[in-house]
Amino acid sequence: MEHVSDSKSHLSIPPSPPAADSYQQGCMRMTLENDDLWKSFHNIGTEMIITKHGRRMFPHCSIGLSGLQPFVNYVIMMDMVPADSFKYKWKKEQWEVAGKAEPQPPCRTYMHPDSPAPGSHWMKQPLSFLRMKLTNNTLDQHGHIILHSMHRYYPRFHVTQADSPYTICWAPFQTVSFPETTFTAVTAYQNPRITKLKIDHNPFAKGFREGGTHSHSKRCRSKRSPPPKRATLDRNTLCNSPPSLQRMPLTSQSVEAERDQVSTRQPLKGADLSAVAAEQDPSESLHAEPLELHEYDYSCEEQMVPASVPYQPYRYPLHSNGGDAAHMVHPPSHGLAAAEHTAQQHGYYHLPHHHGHAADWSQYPLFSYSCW
DNA sequence: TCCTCTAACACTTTTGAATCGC
DNA sequence: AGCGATTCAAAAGTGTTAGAGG
Repeated sequence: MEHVSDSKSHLSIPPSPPAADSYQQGCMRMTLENDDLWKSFHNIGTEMIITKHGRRMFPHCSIGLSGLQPFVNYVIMMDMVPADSFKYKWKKEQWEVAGKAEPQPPCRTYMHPDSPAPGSHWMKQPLSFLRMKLTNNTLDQHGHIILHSMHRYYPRFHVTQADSPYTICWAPFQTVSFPETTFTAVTAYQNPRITKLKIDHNPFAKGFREGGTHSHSKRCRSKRSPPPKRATLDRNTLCNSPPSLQRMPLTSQSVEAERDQVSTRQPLKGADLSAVAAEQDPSESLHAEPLELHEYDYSCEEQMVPASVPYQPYRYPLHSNGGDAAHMVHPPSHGLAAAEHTAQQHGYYHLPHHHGHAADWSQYPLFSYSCW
């Protein structure tokens, strides 16, 4: 197993080992397309509505890819990862820790409906995960991502070379996430600033803003029959979960991390909320993410892209380490430990924690429950 | 009493079948 | 016949909020 150096003793990122697989010589780059919008929400404390029947995300995840091999097929996937091990509550205009997180619901992975497709397709235009829905219904049959209300999550994106969903389990993959996409799952908005921001940016909400709410106080609450099901099939539900993805072997997710581009990363700005929150108690601020982030070990490679730095497209090469259990980079938080904070100030963004316990992996597998 | 969740509501946007013209 | 553009009705999606329930 290729370990990443300890975060406190080696803040600089080690030089890249040579690529193990010749077919992965290119440098894949992933960017968050609507990162300005995400940052706007992130500065307040993003909330995502989850409903029994599934709710789309807003802002939705849209990523740009480059550096893929044009004629090689890739599968792009996305899943949700707990940002910490706490449950929250909204009290007195701010989020507070309300205890330990509830046991994780079934972990589901959403595969982009275009998958598999050649690299040229993915690089042609940004990938939108607009159709993905979030639900709090643990018995959901529609393949929506299941989350717990009042818990914090962030999306992860997985890129793997595969000619079909059935061969994913044998391919190495790259995992990327963006700190500014961390959100709190809620069944009703708590922070009015979030509501305002959503109304300002989400066209679907205009109806309420422009007069629709006036009649709410007098609305009739008689039961209405559910609307008839649309005849057309949602593309998301057309893709069934291949059996091979129900649980993937550890070795299939083995890739070697690359930590180049150090010189391109920029130090965190002094006004960055994360830096402020780093010294606060988790209960005092939404952005003060607890340090228990590293409790989760996904046994895959993950790259976190800085939220608060002026956005440099994060860039790293794809290459395999030959099938050994992989390391990962755990999500940085707004409540980063001092060492991590220092590292960020020096321009090194992500710092690895290394646990590698199989139990951790089984607790939160990447593809334990795949529906798309 | 407090907190969380659900469902109904009015409106806008999106979708896709049907139609038309070239 | 085939293709692209346009039209339009229906479906989908949105935040709000009263009420239910724990």
